[in-house]
Amino acid sequence: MSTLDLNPYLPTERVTLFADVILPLPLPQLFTYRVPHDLNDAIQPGARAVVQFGRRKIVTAVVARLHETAPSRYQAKYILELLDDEPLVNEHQLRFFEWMADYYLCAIGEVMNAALPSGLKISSRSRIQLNPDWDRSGFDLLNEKEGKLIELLEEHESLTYDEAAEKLDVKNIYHILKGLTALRAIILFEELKEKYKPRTIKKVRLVPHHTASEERLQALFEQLESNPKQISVLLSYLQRVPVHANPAYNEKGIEKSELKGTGISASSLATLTKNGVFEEFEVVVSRFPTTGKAEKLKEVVLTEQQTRAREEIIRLFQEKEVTLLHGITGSGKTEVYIDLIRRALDSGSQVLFMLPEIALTTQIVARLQKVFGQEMGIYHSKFSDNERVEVWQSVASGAISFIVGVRSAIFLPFSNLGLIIVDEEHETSYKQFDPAPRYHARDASLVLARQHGARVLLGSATPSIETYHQARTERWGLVEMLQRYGDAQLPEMELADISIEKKQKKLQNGFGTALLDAMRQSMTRHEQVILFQNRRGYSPWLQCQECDHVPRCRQCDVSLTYHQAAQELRCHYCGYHEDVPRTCPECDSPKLMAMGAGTERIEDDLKLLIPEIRVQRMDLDTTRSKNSYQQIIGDFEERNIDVLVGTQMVSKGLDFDHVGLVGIFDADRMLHFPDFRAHERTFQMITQVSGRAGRRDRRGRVIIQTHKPQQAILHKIVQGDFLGLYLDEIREREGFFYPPFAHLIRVTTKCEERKVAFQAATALVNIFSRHLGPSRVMGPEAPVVERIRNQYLQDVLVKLERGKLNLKAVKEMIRREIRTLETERIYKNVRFVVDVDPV
DNA sequence: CAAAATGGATGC
DNA sequence: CATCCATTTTGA
Repeated sequence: MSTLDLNPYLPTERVTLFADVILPLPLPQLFTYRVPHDLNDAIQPGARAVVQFGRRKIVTAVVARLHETAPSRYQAKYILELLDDEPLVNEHQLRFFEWMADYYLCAIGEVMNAALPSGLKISSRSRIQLNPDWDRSGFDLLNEKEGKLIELLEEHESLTYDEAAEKLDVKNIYHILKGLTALRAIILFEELKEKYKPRTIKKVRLVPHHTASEERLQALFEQLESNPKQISVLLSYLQRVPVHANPAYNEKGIEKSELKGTGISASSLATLTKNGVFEEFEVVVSRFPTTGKAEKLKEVVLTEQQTRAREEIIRLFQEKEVTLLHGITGSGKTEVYIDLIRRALDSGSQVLFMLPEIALTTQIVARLQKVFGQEMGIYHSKFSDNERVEVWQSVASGAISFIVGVRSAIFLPFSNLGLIIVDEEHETSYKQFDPAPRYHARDASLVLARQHGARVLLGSATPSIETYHQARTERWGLVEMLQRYGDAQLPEMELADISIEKKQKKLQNGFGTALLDAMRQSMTRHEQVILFQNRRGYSPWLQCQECDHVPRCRQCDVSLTYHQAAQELRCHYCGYHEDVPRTCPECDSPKLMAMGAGTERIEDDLKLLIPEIRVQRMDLDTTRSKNSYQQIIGDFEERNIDVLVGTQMVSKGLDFDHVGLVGIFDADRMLHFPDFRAHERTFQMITQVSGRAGRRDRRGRVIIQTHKPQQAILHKIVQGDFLGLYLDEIREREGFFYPPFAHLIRVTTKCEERKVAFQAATALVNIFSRHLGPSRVMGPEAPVVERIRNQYLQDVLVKLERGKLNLKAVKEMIRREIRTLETERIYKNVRFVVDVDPV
């Protein structure tokens, strides 16, 4: 100390640092805390700090910046604890968080919440506990609710506020707690939620004393002479850990379970440990298998088309930040990806490969893993939190440079990205709906790439209109691969007009003759079939044949879907479910009929129509458990299944060798969806699922059932005329000012009272119109489902044509005006949800 | 009248 | 978002 004080180069006065931190809450601003002097040297922006927020809440914050300016209007609280010596969130990320909060009109805390795996966040929850020192004789003085709470606490060790409020059936528990705290009958405390726990294994080794020399080891044997079982433990250990060959081996020891697995006596081992012969210790291990090295690669040999694509991409990367690889299904995009990933990794930079949620468990990941093995990390929502923390850490430490992941992988702590690949870039699962930040990972990846000076490759067989537009107009690069790999031909697509059969009542449960015949033909040829219907459950609604009553959800404005297997009526919006009524709840008639068809019904009907057929369904309901998805895919691959009936799930990332036929059960439903992207979506979905038909030597067949075969869009689909679709769409969108010609910002008002939701939306329309002119503001308009979870919804859509406006200023205006409305009394129960670039 | 519910401000 | 205080409402 004193010697340091004499150093003339060190300042004699200590500086007081303040940290502006990001709190994991939807609050618009940063909060300033005071840094304890002893943390001055260690604290850095990006590190996590534990702080007290409010009177009792303890939360993990991330330091956004450090400075020496004491806040003038309040006394800053001290940071309680610093969790990281090295920044957990690097500078790229902090900037990225800020950009995202700005662009998507949300709080930076919300971005942080989405970014950090919860294992890296500590937050506290208030709990109530009985004060053990409390004298129970005071019990009689308590009122009824207070007494009841005490009794509850005598049964349960502790309760959260919510639990207590629920059990006491009161809305505001606070007064009761306040009274009881004053009497010192209860204690309120903060429970820290568990954070990341490394996985450890138990190992044993000899106490080093015994391995110091041959003699000592010999002495040990003599010492144990009279205990043959203990000797055998020792021998077993030495057999596996050749200490005599090299005493250093002892240090690493052996897994306790492995030693036990050799058939030795567990109790003898325990005794030896107790007597100081063996010692136990723990080591931290990764949750990811360290074995299973990558197959030593046969060099990936690219076809001519693939080589050309790769060369073009590399050339385009020189001048363009973004390139679109438009490659039809089966053209072999993956090989091109692999080649580019390899190059990027070899040049020392990091690579992020993004996939839509649903495709991640599939073949492409297996393929990449085969090639990259341990070099590759996977980031996926089905991973446990601990696993995600480990991926985070290995990216941060540089142990892993290549990540395959879903949209949230964009938040990993990359420091040196060279390449981002967004596969199936048109997929809507890249957009987060709820909660905020409602970001689009494809769009955000462009910003991230720019920060790192990285390149972005977007890949798709059916690019989104927006992306294709950027490429066609040469803002981005465009590389096309329009031939299928090898000799494989594109499937033969045909439209099956079912309107006539419908009129003649010849439809068999929605199956037209064409589709049924084709399926039967496939059976005789021993080819498999995929049947696509984008609607799960048995039937989307029940209807009474006497009075036309349709059971609806109490909380949402939708009919309840009939799930036969579960024997339930379910709401697909709020999760509400009830038993299937035997008779009509209105008129008591038993004639409740299942209307429309979901995957479950199609599966059922098929079994009746073609009795010998083996059908399996693949949708959310059949893939809930952890391995069921893989199981179904596996069964299909092994041809234990003839027909796979499914929702979108069957269209993603699967390659099967024996699918001869793909059936689109109902194309009209998709086309008539009230959304400006309905045609685009239908094209994408049908093309994607059609890509599963026909491989190798045999040309596949696709049958699209429709009531209106004359629709132009259907012909584009049949001809695979993506350019035609693009040109049609782009004309339409230019005319009506839709993306890519305009930016959309949708504000949804939510309120229990329909009228208030409408009023609030109307107010927004008026205000926005005043700022932007009425032509840029649309609504209020009720969304397709007007009420969800008892909240009425109204949409306001702001359209901002490209180029002419200062987007940032407009967004600021929107933020400000919403804030103003939120503070108005009449709108106190209204929630305003902003969605920038809604999909 | 006290207890309970509601409203609204505030957090550093 | 959670908390907490002020205020109004409720009800025995």
